Amino acid sequence: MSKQELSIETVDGCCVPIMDAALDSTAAVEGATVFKALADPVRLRLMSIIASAGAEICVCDITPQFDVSGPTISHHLKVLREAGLVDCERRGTWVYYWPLPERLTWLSTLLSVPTPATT
Amino acid sequence: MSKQELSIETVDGCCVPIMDAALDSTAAVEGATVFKALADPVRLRLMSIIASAGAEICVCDITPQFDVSGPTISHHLKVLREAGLVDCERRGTWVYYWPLPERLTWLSTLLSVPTPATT
DNA sequence: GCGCTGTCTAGACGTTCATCTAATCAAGCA
DNA sequence: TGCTTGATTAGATGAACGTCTAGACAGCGC
Repeated sequence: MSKQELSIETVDGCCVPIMDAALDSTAAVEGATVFKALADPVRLRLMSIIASAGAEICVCDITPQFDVSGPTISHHLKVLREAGLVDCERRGTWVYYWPLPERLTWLSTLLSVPTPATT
Repeated sequence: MSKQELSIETVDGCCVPIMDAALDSTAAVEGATVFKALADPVRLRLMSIIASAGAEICVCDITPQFDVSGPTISHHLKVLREAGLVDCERRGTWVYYWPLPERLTWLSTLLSVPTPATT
């Protein structure tokens, strides 16, 4: 269950803040893919719930917090998984998810403002 | 030309890193709107070009760097503008754009990993 | 005024996305 | 084995999105 389709290695070339240097087309495509994973209210809240849980969290504890159906949650979790933002493991009847902080760190670095020296 | 539709004030409630606390629905909607603005390769590259320019940059210097039409660039710039990521001003014949780093800082904070203490 | 250049707006069109229901798969238990 | 619960996959549908062409607007120079 560890199928990440975007590895951090493939995009290490754009780990420079965008205020430092412009991204090339390839980096932009890969970066946009990750942002797209967070560009939905349900997924962004899913990500924050999983990330702030402090430990792995069961799908059965996540689904009741949303107004959408189970399959929809499952779909969104898959998108987050394919973006390399979370990973999961089935343990018995339940499936547990946890965050992959490296990806968050990478995004945070990409968007960071190095020197806020206002002119 | 300073119509930001999302002010930073309206979303200050979610300036806590998502690893610290889960977002509520409202914050998730507003956050997702900003991420959506960066969730397209053209817009992400636009943002990086404007942000890394060091100063304001003319649309006429931006458009030639892309393979899409002028109106398409104009459309994407409008999305970035409405997300509060850039602002612009017409000066004579040309229109100049510059980044609004506060928004980038806000996103970066949202995604930051407070204590990378790996278990 | 008139034409030229740069940019944006309007509308159309094809694609992608979010969501649902129904069906399937996985695991536990009587 | 068969039933029950939890989660995912498959397929369909309506909305949103990215792009284009055509047209409009703003400013400059003759």
